[in-house]
Amino acid sequence: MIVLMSDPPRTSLHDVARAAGVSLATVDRVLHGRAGVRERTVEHVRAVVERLGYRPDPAAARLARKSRTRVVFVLPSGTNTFVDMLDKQVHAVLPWLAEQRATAVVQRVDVFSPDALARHLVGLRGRCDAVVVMGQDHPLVRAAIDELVAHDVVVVTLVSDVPSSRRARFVGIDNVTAGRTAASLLGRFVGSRAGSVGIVMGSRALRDHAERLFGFEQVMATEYPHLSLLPPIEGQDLSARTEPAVAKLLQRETGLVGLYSIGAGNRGIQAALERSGRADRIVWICHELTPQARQALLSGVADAVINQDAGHEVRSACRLALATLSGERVLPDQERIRLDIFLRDNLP
Amino acid sequence: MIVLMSDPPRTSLHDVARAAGVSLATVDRVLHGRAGVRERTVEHVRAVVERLGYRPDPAAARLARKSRTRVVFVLPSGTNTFVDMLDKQVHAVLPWLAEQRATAVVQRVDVFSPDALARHLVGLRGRCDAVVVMGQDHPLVRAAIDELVAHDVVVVTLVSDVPSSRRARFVGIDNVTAGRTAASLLGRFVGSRAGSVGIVMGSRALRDHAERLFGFEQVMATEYPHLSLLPPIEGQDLSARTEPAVAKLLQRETGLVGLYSIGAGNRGIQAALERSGRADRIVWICHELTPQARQALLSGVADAVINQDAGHEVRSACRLALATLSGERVLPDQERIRLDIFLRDNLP
DNA sequence: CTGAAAGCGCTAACAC
DNA sequence: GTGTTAGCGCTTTCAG
Repeated sequence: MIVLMSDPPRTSLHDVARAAGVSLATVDRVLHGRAGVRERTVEHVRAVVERLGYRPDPAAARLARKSRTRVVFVLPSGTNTFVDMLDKQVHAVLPWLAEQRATAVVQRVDVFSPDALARHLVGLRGRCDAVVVMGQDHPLVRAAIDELVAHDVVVVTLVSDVPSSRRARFVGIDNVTAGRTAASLLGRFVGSRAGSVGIVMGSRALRDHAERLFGFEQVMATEYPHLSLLPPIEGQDLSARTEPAVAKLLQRETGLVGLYSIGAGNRGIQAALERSGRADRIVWICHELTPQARQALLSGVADAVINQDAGHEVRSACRLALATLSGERVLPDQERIRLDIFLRDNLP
Repeated sequence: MIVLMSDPPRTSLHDVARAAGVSLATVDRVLHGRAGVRERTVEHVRAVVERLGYRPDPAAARLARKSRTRVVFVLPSGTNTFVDMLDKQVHAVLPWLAEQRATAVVQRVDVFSPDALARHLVGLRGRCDAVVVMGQDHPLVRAAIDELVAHDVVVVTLVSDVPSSRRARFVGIDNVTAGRTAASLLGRFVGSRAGSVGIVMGSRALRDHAERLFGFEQVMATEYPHLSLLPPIEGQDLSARTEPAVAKLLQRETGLVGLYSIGAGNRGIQAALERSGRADRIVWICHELTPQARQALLSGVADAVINQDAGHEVRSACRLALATLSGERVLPDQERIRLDIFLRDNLP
């Protein structure tokens, strides 16, 4: 009655070598694109690999590998709590990475300076096998990424993509969707009241912020035309700048019914909202479930938090980097980073 | 400038064997609780393992293992779309499982019949290594699970827990939180309008449904007292039963402003709502992002869908089952199944 | 009861 | 250019 699937006889390196009439080492060379094999042989082996549907066994590879693969995380410097969470998560996967014969380090570089970032990236060439970078989508950065890729380092973009570059993968949420979702929640939470809606972002130069803004404006314009959008305030993700800016906004806009915080600096926004005494009449939606955001949700100052799970992102970036390096298969479904919506009642 | 962490020198089976003054085979026997080792030796080896902080290398173990571990998924029979999705996802992990020297099969059994389920479970004894079961929390089922556990089969509960049993793990969302979240969204979406709120569930006997109901009632009572909860309708998760029941409800309750569908049978609910012509004035929240639910969301009939990702659940159940069998470490954070909130704007 | 030894499928020296 | 060979850390016969 219980029928277990019969073993599909996996084909091994050995099988490929035999079928191709060459040695293990040659197949290995071809598979890893290493030099020292005649072009004809390469093609022949490739064909056999294809025909036999050969897939390397990752466990065996891991076991046999001597050197550790080195991955470097390049994250924004500064006081951004979410970035600190990413940093922590990198340290948390270290034991797992060690088991995979890999190591990681985190380096913090100023995101708002594209050429510093680009220089840093290029400097990584030859010093590591993979780079996971959260940076600005800027021509200099793009060029730096392409340079790395040209020298066989696997590049994965994190949180904010650089789509025109030759990076192997992007790990992060769909930020246009995130903006649309924020608009949807904000619009529905505000209800039938009319009024204005403020927007605070780090900078238009940050692709993730720009995408969220785009999605947000799109939905607000079409679905909630009775709410008027105020021009976005750029606060460089710093509470020291968002706080006075929002305070001024609150003073000026007496009909403010909603506020969308696209980036960081939420501590400042929360302070301004609380001090105004109008926190409960203003629907505030922000991103990333930091300890402060959680507290704001619990106290009712924030109405919803749209989150991307730092742990999932870091683990996914590592898996993708290693898988790309070793030619393993990835389950795309498993690597899709979902956008979490947190209300007071479903805080984890 | 780049400092990569130095290799923490892993201790291997060899090290343990040498330190304990026994052979590899003996350590292996102790580690796997196999018979044929003197009690004194067992204790000694255990102590050394402890002292050296030995952790087996899963890749090496996988590689060396001859036989495949067999896992059986026991899912509800019937026409539940979400269950079909789980079933599909099991088939989707088969290649991955094969790589891990494991196989899986799905068996569908009537959930609403505890003793049929219990009998089936007990019958699995000796025929597999792990059982993943989505079933009713009923004394007979609990006893059957305990019986399996007593015979060394790893049991993982899926979607709906049987917490009083000795199952190794539960994979699923926190259903009380899910109910609370539904209430929160429903209350906020309804806004200031007063009226009544209907509830449709499969059966109070299903623990996940009961937990959702509990969470929902909790938040509705305390946060939205202007909305009156109608007594839950039990529709056995069948559209053939939910449709007439909801039609009657709509006819009777002219002041209905919200509807919470806790379980399945949503096709019937949607049909009744649409036929009534009041779909856009009633906030409808349901569970599980099936193709129909997605369509209902897009057409505006459903206002929010609370989801648990079938793929994540199946993969997590497999990882946990295998890890438990081999004594591997699991990352609890990675195995937590999150509750997804879907609105029209963040459909994946 | 316990130990020796043969692999699992791959990588990486080193030899030809 | 290409082949041989010695392991990686564990499981699993098979001998004692």
